[in-house]
Amino acid sequence: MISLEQNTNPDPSDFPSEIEGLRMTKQRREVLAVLLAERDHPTANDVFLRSQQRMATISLATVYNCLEALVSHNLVRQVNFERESSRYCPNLADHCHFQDEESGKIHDVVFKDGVKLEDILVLPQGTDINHLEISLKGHFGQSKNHKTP
Amino acid sequence: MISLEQNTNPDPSDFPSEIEGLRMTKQRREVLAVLLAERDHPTANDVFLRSQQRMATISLATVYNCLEALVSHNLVRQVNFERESSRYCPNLADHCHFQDEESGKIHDVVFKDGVKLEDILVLPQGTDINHLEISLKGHFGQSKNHKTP
DNA sequence: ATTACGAATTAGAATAATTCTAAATTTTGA
DNA sequence: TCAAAATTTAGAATTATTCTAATTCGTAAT
Repeated sequence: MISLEQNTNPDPSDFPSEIEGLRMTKQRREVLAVLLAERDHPTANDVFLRSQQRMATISLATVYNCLEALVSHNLVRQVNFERESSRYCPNLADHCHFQDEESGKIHDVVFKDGVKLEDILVLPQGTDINHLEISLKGHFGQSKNHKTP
Repeated sequence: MISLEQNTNPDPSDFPSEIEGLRMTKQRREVLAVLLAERDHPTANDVFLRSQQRMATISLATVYNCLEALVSHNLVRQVNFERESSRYCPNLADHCHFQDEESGKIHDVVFKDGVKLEDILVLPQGTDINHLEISLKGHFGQSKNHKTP
């Protein structure tokens, strides 16, 4: 299987014709490539503007359609902060998001090793979680081992 | 200090004239009373409809204004699920939210005793969290000790 | 190749939650 | 009591997203 890694600046035409049961059209390839190219968290409109640079004819509606297709096939995650417009993230590893209030930039935050949600929340037994979103806001600290791309 | 507890069905006129530095106008009292009266998580429009029953002249714009005033003075919390319309919650205790996908209803979920966020996330040192939102979705289980109001 | 079919794309209109504006009203405090 | 400030109000404006209907594309069968 092709690796959908970030910061790889992939050539969209290298993607296979189908991923996770989703037919990879020209536009979907382009949108996915845009998301993989940078590890920021662009809005649909940001993605549209970037996609346009390589594919002048793509429309905003198509970008919305592609994003929704990619999200529903678990190739991309949708990220929400309060009522701000949705952002998109190709990092599929278990993580959550921190928004630095100074810059507005969003950073991926991972859980410490071995932490599971059921370990920290009081949920009635039998509860089945399909979807989880953790959004943090505040001031970002600087640390030697945290990479700011 | 007056106790702003839920399910108390308070008489809005019992609220003091100022809470947490916020002048309690007639409309703000009404909106706060609506939120305290039930432990569901109404949208702005729900709050508007309920407020109207006791105060026929209140406007939707005012409800939005009041909610924003109450939220910014930490008398009420704003709750977001993806891009759905915001909901409001008068429970100020540390907790997060679970939406049952069958009913759409939102339930408060608390952390297990002694769990702190810094304990479970890998954050660069010096990071200062001002705001945290955890939203879960899935199927609600039934448990003997979980109260469904 | 050509054709036919379903899927995807497109432009633009529609929607809906929220915010804004400006006028009217209420409250405060001198 | 009066002026200034704050709040409320109705309705217009905004904006992210979704919808609609027409067109185009891709594929696979003839």
